[in-house]
Amino acid sequence: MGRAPCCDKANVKKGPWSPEEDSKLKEYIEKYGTGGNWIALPQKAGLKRCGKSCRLRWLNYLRPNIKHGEFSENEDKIICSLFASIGSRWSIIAAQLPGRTDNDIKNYWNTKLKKKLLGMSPNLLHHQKKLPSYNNNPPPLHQTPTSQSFSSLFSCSNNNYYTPFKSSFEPTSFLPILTNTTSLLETQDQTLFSSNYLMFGGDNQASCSSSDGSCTQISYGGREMKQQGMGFAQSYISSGLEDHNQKFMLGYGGGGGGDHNPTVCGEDNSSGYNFVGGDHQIQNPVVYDQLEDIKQLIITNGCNNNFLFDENKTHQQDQKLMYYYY
DNA sequence: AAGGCTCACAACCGCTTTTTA
DNA sequence: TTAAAAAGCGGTTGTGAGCCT
Repeated sequence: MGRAPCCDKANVKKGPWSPEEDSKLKEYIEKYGTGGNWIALPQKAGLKRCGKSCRLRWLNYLRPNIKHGEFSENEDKIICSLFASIGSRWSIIAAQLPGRTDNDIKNYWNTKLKKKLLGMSPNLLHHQKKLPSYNNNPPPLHQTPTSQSFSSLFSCSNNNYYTPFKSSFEPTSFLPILTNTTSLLETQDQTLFSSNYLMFGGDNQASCSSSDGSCTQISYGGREMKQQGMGFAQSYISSGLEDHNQKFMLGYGGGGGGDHNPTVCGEDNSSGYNFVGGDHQIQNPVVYDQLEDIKQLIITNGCNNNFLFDENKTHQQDQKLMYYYY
């Protein structure tokens, strides 16, 4: 047996909303709110509409501060970047664009933006709808994509935080690949180290820092980067830029002096490779629930300067995640 | 002027997720 | 704990406006 219909389909009006209906709905909600029950609302408001229809009309059109009209260049970039990394999760994308609705963005993407970009970056349209779930079977390393510069993706803000998704870089997906740095180190795989990835270090594991304080990698630019990894650390303990507010900081790999215990980052003198973040001494399996949390972190905060991190929910010491850009 | 076509966008449909009793 | 209801979400469709022939 199927679900009972939410309303009497035969007696509800469908199709475009009239100005009278709009004002009825608007007035009612402004006066009484939704009461947390859209199904009952139309009757109370004197509308012959389905509750779902009312909800949609309110959310997409009538509620205050809805932006209509042209999308700005900056909005375009944000949409493209987020679409590239998370796919068609319109509500999440909309959350990054104040005043825009998911429906609005979806329509804009389908009618204009997609076409605009088609000629520019075919890969963008080949994104995966959802992140692949590799669980404990990450793809073999030889599948690692080739290097691609991150420099256009990340820009440095005034307060030494990096802000991803600001430029025209269009990664096609986040792909979680490895769960601990040890296996990464053991591979000594030049391809991997010279590729693009995001890595999340554990507590007090600075990523991309150098213990000699040179810290040139955080100021981005001015030096040649042999490697394009990006790392996050909850506190930036080894660079003299400790962040007591526990903001997540993003740094650039390819450090100066090479770092040491417990974080492997910067330039590793023994291997000659550069890498970022993580703890090579501790092997813990990733709790894969965290993948969603990290994804959410990126999605939610990807366009902000400060990477706020809900420690209780999203972070446990010694658990590391790596995302691979390709 | 009329018909056909394309495009943009509002709205709907149905599935999934969350909430509630 | 569970099932039903409600809300959320994304894909799809319907419709009107504008353009072209």
